[in-house]
Amino acid sequence: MSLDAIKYYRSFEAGQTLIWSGDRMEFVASVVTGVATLSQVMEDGRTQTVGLLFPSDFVGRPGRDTAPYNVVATTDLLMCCFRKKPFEDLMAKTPHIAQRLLEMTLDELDAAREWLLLLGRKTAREKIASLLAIVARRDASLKMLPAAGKLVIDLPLTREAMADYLGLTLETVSRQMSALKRDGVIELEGKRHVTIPNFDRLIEEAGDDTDGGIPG
Amino acid sequence: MSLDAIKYYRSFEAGQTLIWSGDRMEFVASVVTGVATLSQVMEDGRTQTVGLLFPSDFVGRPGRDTAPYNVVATTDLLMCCFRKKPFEDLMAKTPHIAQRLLEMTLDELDAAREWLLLLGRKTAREKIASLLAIVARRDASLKMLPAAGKLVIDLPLTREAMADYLGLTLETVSRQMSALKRDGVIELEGKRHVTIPNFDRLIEEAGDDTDGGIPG
DNA sequence: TCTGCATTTTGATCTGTGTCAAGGTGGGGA
DNA sequence: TCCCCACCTTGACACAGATCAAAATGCAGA
Repeated sequence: MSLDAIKYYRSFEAGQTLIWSGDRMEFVASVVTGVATLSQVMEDGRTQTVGLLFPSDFVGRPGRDTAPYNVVATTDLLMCCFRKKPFEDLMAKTPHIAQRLLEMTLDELDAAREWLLLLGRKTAREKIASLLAIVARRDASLKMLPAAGKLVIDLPLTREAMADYLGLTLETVSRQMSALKRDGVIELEGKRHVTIPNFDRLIEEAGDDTDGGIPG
Repeated sequence: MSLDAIKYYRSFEAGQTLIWSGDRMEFVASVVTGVATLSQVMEDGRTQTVGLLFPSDFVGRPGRDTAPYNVVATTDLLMCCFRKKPFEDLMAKTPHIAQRLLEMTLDELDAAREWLLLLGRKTAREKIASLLAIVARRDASLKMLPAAGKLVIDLPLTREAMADYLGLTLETVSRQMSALKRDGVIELEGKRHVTIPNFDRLIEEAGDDTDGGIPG
């Protein structure tokens, strides 16, 4: 038996919440197309996004059965799902899958820790530049293109979703986007379509070491 | 062959850096006694602590050989080390160890994501209360006592180390510690010895759901 | 095409935390 | 015992980003 034998697909519309924090998780899944967020909400409504899910990213945790976060589609989304029990059984019999899962989890941990630095120490402008860089890198890697020179992306997030990920307000996000446009770091057509004329310049603005930040 | 057969011990003094970011990692290790931090430093010196290591916590990553963070002893520290190669060999032969490592990594990921909420959305006062709660929980669990009612802890961190973990300045940390003392949430003897007369009150100040935050 | 509403931008002002600058405090070594 | 120095506290002021408030944009549906 292989993973292919137990998989099925589900699609969701932009804005839909796939999973509520505290829900029983019946499946694990990976993103096929589209983008989703993992987010945590405080009692008074303050919201922090704790992870972005791009195509190929994995959600769900074998061995635990209630969801720790809200999972929300920020674009139309297609997920490839596996019922949890068969997936766990398969994992127990196939060390390769467990190994791969450990590797992915370690990468997620690195990404989370990169984000700790961003939230704890970066300015609003650096935060925006960092987010644009991450989206551009993921987008380039999907298209099997190098993340360098001139890049064009469509932001998969509203200004509010960006704010929730960056620990800012949507007004500050909007102002800093305008400032980066004014300074020629980006060009905007509409609200979502972004041209990055010089990726290295964007990386400088992000305050990351010049060697390039998050791998993958 | 077992883990016991390949382990050895090393001790470090408070303030010592065990591992520099970028160093070749010759070993993986776990904390026996004392506390250490994982931290990331930007080119201009801004520092963010991305993890606290208490007794039983694990450092190092089978499969990667350069350290991604600085590891610094914040108290006198005893580590139990395993040379990386033998550890990896053992892991390949012993699925149980890999399984345990995945579990620990998932817990670390949860802790990192809890910290994202703290850094992105909590006030300075909530941040301090959250840190005190985490230290108190870990300390209680070491002593096999329930984390409730009246608790007494010795902070394993200087004000500056607290600031680096909380994304604040040391002055703000100091002011908020004084404010929590003034408001009767904590009592201070010296700079490090803290009495928490009512743990539930502290949790409220931390802004966490009343059910109690990070397990373990 | 026009309308309505969600989303975004921009402006004015406020505030929490950072920055700069003095003092305090206490524990280890002479 | 006393002094020194690292660590901490407190004060005054500055500023990045939050908050409150309007206006502009642009897309979906009539």
